[in-house]
Amino acid sequence: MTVSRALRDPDKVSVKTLNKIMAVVDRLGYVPDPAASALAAGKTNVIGVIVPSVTNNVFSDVMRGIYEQAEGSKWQIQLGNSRYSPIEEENLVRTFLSQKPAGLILSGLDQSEVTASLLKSADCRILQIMECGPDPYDMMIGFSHVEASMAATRHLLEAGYRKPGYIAARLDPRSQRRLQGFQNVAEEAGVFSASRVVTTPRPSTVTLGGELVADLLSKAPETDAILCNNDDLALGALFECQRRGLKIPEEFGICGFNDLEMMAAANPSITSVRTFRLDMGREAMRWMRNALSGIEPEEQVIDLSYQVIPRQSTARRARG
Amino acid sequence: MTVSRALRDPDKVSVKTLNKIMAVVDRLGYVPDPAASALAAGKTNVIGVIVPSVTNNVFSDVMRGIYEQAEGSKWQIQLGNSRYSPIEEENLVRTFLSQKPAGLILSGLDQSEVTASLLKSADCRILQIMECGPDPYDMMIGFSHVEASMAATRHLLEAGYRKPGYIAARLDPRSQRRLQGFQNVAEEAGVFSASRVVTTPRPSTVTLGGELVADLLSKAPETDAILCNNDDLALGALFECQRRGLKIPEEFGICGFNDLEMMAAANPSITSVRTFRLDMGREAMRWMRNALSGIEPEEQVIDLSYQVIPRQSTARRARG
DNA sequence: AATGAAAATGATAGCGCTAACATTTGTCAA
DNA sequence: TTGACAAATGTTAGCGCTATCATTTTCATT
Repeated sequence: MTVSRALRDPDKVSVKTLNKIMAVVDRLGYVPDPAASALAAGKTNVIGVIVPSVTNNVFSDVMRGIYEQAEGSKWQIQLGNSRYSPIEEENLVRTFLSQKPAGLILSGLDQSEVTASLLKSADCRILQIMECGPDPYDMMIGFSHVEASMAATRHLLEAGYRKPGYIAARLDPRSQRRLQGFQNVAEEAGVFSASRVVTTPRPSTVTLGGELVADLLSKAPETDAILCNNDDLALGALFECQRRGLKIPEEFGICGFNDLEMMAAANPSITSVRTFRLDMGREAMRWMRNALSGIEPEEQVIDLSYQVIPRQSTARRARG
Repeated sequence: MTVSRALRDPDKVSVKTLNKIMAVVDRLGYVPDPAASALAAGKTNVIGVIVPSVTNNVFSDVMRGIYEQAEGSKWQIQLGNSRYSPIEEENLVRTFLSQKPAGLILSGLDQSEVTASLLKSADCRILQIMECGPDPYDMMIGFSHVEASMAATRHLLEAGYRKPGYIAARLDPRSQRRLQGFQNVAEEAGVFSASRVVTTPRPSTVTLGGELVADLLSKAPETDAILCNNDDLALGALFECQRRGLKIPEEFGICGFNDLEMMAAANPSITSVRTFRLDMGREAMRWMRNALSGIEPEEQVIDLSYQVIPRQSTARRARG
């Protein structure tokens, strides 16, 4: 019993015995069995993380932040990939909950009803990431996708573009909200046209960005700028415009979303909406750790906001 | 006991009892406790996966393949991020082994001595991915990085380039072997010059690709082509060359490594060495599953090879 | 030195499964 | 119908920890 205490909470054991115990632990190479611990304690050190994609740069940045803050702590990350499917998400939540995790981190606001009820009755902390919205299960950290794309659209209008279009692939709930933000601002400015919105259920790639722009320009040749649902599409759009000899930013403006590192390196550099993905992962894990140590936050929702980064690709009116 | 059997191995139970059991399981929403199972059985359904990076596209493709093949099976993936550090890898191996995993998938050939001895005495299947080499601990699937970069270098020479350079960031062991492959072929052809090799310990980014090319061209202005250690660098190199007004492929050839999807979409499209990352992940997990079901492979090492994909960026001599 | 309270340590039971073996039931040939 | 054997089911013990409570030690205070 004293050994168990020494290993889990050294302060509860006298220095003398602690040293003795540690010496023996080292000599024997003893490592506690987490399964036995989990069984006896009825809980684990596992924090489940469910993301819709492991390949998407956005989520890998978030994961990096999470892993960074988990490293060295007693918390173990268990990663699940829901592949944008609410049903797979539901299964993962079920599997994770059966492991009696200390916490669960999952993406977005749009869980299935069953998932929602599982989460509500779950005996662990729940943290939603990627998005801000009302009614968190417990904790929530992210930003408003609607507002972010509204800001980007306003930027296009301020730069002097008057026939803006929107391209998007795989419309997950967050993408839909971004499209909504675009539509909100464009409609209010009286420059919205449904024929300048091109979407596809296919997963987004750079190549697809080119194809969507080609599609858009054949349907609505008047288009003078596009807001892209993400940076891969924006890069593909840039290449396609270059192949067509379209002058960027004079004849055509391009704005991405997320501000991946390559946006600044491109030629011309590409305007994008910066999102704080690494911070989101870091803060999420830090928050979870605190909550699990009894340090409660003041707010239930943290909004990390976003930042439009204007670059050459939309500098129609004099700008770097 | 019969319930336990029914849930783990339904064939061992009569159809009648099985139905009765399942009905009750459904009604009660019973879910077995994996911790208790692990403790009693002395083993788990966990397959540990250790990768050096969760952000790098290469590894995320591999992970996608692994998750894809794990999905729906009884095997649980537990992901660890060693961040290119042999010490963190060692810690992760220790942590994973304490969980009595069924298998362990890890990257490369270059484990620390301690890690190696842990693995050798481990009571689980070991699968090395990313690279082929001699002396697998158990199973191994990947390709030869030396040969792949040798082929790429030969391609540059065949395209007519005579002053090839090499740029690389963060020289992990695989990158070093790629550089070695470049050097092998370049030296044999009598076109190697150490001044045309530029490396940095910083992690690779698109921006860095541009900086490395700038660096290279200031040190060795005669350089007429580069082999890039990966595609991010190649893309950055392309942008930087465009900014300098260098004609690609006529004045300067660019070849990447891995053939990320964006290489084909770029303008001009960028030559690269295709590696079969998704397949590697899939086959790794499939192989592991088979091995754990007693189906042993014929070989201990599977070489997935590679493929040079010539594109516009190196088409100095008439080519697409 | 005696006292009491806090700190440290120890004894006991049990978490929910499964391995191993024991027993019961079913099946088929003689 | 019986016996022999296989299939199905049941019994028992224990995996390695931790919660809980009991006991012992420590130490400041009188």
